[in-house]
Amino acid sequence: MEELFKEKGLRVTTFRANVYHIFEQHSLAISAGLIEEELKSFDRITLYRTLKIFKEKGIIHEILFPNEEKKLALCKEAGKKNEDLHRHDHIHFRCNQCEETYCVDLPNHPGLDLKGFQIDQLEIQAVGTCKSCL
Amino acid sequence: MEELFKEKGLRVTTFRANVYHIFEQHSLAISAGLIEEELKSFDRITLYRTLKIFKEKGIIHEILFPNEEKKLALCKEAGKKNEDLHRHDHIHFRCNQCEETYCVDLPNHPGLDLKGFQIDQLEIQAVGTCKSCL
DNA sequence: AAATATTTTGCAATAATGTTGCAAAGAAGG
DNA sequence: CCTTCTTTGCAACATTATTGCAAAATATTT
Repeated sequence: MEELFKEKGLRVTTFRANVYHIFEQHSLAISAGLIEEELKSFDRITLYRTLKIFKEKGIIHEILFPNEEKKLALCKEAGKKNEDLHRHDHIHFRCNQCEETYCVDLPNHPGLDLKGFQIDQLEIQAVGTCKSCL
Repeated sequence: MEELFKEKGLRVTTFRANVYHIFEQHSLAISAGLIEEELKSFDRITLYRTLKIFKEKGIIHEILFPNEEKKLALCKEAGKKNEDLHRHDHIHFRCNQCEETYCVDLPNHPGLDLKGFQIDQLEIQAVGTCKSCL
């Protein structure tokens, strides 16, 4: 984690380490509210700023589903240099039952050809029932 | 439009007609802020309530891209009865140049098979450069 | 290990976005 | 036109997020 932060030009502070640690402890995507709950003491402004910087540096990414709370998850690609940080080789899956949000790896990421449009990135989101709930 | 509203159990009011009309005048997805600008006089609370009801009734849908303003667009399928309102046969495309958001019809909507997950709906979002900007 | 340069934090203030309760106004149907 | 039920507009409030600035913490150099 220290390496990752330094690589991104970020100082290694207790606050950031705490926030990062919370992400590591969750395999599923989490909301800002959950992070607030898990931080013993925190300043809300600093938290938002930390999350914003993490997003900008490609350490975490946002996951948005219509009418759902915004979720955040670690970018697994964050550590790899010289790579398009915004290319996700996974899709986002939201379970209707347990209401959890997953990042699911997709080995054969489908391409798409839209006439007249040049596609740089594809974001695929699926809604349904997850493994555990089936 | 009157038929559509009645079909959804909504009363036909001037306010709702005005809002609906703004959507009709825009071929691209629009933000709540733009609607506020185009309504001569309006009550913000009523607008949010109207948008919420339109969403619930499947008249409009939300389009979310990470770190971007929330956009709204008419559901073309809204008038058709006995159909899954949430099935979109189009993808959402955001142009990096003009920053506009498109709903693009996709004749051959790709399927996806995730082991262990049951997928009910797929939302596909693409980012790149649009027809006009190419 | 101390001094310096720079970044980050925490606080105050502010903004944008969205919700709830309630009385008055408006629409629909007889 | 009268009754019923929905919708609107207002006030208040909740959530989410941003900016400026001084103090604190970190990294770097000596």
